[in-house]
Amino acid sequence: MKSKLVPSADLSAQIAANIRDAIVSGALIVDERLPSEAELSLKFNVSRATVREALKRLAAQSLIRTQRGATGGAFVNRISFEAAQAQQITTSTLLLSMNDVSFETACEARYALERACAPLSSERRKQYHINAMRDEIKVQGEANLTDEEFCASDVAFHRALVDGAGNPVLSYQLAGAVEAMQPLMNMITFTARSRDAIIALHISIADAIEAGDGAAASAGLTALEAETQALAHRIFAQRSGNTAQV
Amino acid sequence: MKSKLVPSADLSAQIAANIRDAIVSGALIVDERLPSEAELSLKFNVSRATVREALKRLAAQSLIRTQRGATGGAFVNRISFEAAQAQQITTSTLLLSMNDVSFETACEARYALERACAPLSSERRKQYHINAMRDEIKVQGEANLTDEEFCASDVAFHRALVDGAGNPVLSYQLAGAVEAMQPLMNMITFTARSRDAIIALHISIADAIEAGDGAAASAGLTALEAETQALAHRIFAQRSGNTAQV
DNA sequence: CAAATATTAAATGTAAGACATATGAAATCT
DNA sequence: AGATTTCATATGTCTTACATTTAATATTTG
Repeated sequence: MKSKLVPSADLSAQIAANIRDAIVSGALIVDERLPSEAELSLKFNVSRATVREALKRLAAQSLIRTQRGATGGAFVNRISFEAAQAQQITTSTLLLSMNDVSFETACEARYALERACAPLSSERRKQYHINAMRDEIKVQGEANLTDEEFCASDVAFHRALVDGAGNPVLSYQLAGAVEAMQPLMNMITFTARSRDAIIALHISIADAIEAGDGAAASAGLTALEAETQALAHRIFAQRSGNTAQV
Repeated sequence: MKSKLVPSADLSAQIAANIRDAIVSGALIVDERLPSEAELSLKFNVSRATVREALKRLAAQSLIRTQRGATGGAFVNRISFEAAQAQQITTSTLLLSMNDVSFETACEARYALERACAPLSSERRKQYHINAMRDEIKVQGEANLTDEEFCASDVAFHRALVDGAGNPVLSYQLAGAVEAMQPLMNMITFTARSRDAIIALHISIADAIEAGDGAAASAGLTALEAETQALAHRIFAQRSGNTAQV
């Protein structure tokens, strides 16, 4: 058989690409077993070490899983929303931190996407989504909460909102945007007053979602975005002021 | 130094996780050089082959790049939006196809996300975004266009719309949703009449974006979603009817 | 002296072989 | 029939060796 490969890259990368194409194109289907490492090394005419490096690349993308033992081998993996989401979050997080994406840009994207969920969530949310939102609001009001804990609760609140839309694809997409913001959010100091403002908006949003009023929920999110942006703006201006006036 | 690792997984996976954490936490910064493979194998007390498998895992996620030669080695990679997007598209595509996500669900997510971009795009789009949309509309009207070409042009139209928002984070997030839909869209047969309906809506959307009317653009997208869903519904009902009445 | 050339050292890329370990299936023994 | 042992097969890991790339250094040469 001796599959052909595109040159100008490491052999292991070429082999990985070759197998990846087979998976994406559907030539290899979920749970199908790949040839053993020994067979692959014959097929591609490379050493077993090289084949293994290729397989590890694919495993890193959750495209395959491996099992040891007599009936073991590499199997095409059914990518789960959880696994995809986890990868998406690391990628998005690094993307923001490494490319100096401004707080403003990330925040805008996040709230734009959330507003996309608001009407659907208003329509379909279950009671437990409402409960989750209310619970987080309660947490956010606790006095001795650190900024990080406040942020974590904020994320949980928004995830409940997004999950309320009952669309796994939306939840998956949003997870990246929401979670990736967290490191940026953690740079913010939340005063008691700004927390109160955010909590008040959370309440109005939860109320709107519970009442099935998508437009009001969207408006609440817009107000929350404005509040967050203003808060970040004040803090960053203050900090750059401090360092500038040396 | 001899870093500690979490057990119950392959050594190469543990080592990859260890280095990945260092990158995500910021302990390793962009363009920083990792220790050589030989040094890593000493540090983690494993063979060079195992270290290499770990590094290939990281390379598959674009977290590092490697260079050969005297001053070569593995370097922390600045993840680009392009690279992240490409990965996201493969992942999203497989996610949809492997988990039997319904056309309905995927379509709903896609249009919800696009509506999130519409107001921003109406406000900020440059002339070349408008031009790109108009060009694609023209393409879509060509008589001897295959269904696949029509779909590809449709994707290009919507990408121009999304890019018009001028927010790279949004563009990145949306790319996954829009591109991943394409295999599903390709299952649809577009009659001349359905194409005309879609084109008419595209025109109204482009007009709204050009006029800076975000609400109208959103409405146009909603109408387009309804049109697409109805079209898919008719076709899938027809097909399942054909196969059911055996 | 300066520029072209050759050497060298350090790193990754690849190969080959060996052994360790896990695991299901078959053979064997109660 | 059921428990136990053996065995074959596959991945996981280590070792050693060599190929290749690349930049820096040393050497030669005009």
